[in-house]
Amino acid sequence: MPASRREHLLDTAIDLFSEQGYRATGIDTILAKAGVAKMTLYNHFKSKDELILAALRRVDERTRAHFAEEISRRGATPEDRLRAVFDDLERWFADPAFNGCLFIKAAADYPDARDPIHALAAEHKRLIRQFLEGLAREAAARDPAGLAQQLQLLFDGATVQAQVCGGTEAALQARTAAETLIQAAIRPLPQS
Amino acid sequence: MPASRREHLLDTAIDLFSEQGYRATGIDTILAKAGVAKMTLYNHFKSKDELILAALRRVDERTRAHFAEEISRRGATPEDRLRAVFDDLERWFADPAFNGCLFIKAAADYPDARDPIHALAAEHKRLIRQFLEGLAREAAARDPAGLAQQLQLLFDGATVQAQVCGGTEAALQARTAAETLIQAAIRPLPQS
DNA sequence: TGATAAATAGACAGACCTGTCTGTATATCA
DNA sequence: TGATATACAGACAGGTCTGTCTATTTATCA
Repeated sequence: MPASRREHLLDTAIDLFSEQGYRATGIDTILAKAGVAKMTLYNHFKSKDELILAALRRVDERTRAHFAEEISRRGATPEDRLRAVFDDLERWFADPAFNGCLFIKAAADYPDARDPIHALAAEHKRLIRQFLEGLAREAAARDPAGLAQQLQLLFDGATVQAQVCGGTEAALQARTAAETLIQAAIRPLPQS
Repeated sequence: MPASRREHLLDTAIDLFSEQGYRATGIDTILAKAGVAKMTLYNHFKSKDELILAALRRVDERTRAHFAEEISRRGATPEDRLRAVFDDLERWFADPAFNGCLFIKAAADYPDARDPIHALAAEHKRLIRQFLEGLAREAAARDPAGLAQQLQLLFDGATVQAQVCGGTEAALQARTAAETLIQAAIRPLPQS
């Protein structure tokens, strides 16, 4: 029934890693939930770490595709597209399956920066920042890289706060703060 | 030689939890580094979870005391005290022992919000926000609670970004963005 | 149909983990 | 000195984890 055992394993793993964490999720738990034999997993992936890496690559691709599509669909002007980044946040936090950012948690579970898992998490954040920088440049921000990083601070901060404290209020404040930062970065300098 | 075995155990545990994570750090590792017998640990703490809770309480108290002292020492005006919150960030990130926020990582390692460890992490974030709200109120912000949360988004976002991507640039952008948000929250409304 | 590939269940080794127990040594204080 | 509390080293039980292996069954496709 599953399109491919490999993809089904990845989706199951993503769910469990998100819910319980990487180290806390045993191989056997993934196998039981997916209804797949152990050797099938080890035929598709060399090790648990390779499974984690493949799962994260999948989430990275999905996330960036979703970003690109949703944002270009919603925002009429480049400025609106920057704002649109924060419009999905509240719905995301309200989703019962929300459990924080998989990449932030990966970097926490594998703290050594040389670990391929940690490195992949860092690369994902870099790609998102790059995407924001493109939007900021189109919107004629004075310092596109700076605005992109500032907005990412709000984005990640909100994600963390929703995960730690629960609730969705962080999304609203992030949206409000983003508006302020965008205005300040695009409009003519206030006093000079 | 150590003042008290209990405190020495806590300090050692904090170092290792910060470096490797909670689940990834075994009791035996803590004991070996602290040079303490296993029964001594279990005489002072009922379980590993109790040790984690005690360690987090210690860090919570230290952090809030440091905040209160450093900020009131540095900032002349209430507005300066809000800024001062972000002045320490860069030094913190540059510290070789920096490994992200212990509370964010605790909430990630113990994702169930009913878990006492997760609950303690959430409470810590709440207390920090409360502290910021007090400063924002003294600074005559229009919406002290809102500004406090916005600044916390920057703070946590920067902490996460420094942990995941390394480097200290997040501190600078957080400082810059904080300035913009403070200005916008305190000065008269720009257009009305 | 028959041959080849893929998936199954489940046992297993070896490592690691938490928490308990024992018996001995050391420190504190009357 | 003697009595009491604390710390010690280290073995141990019972559990979990990853990854390997085997032997059997199910798909696939010519």
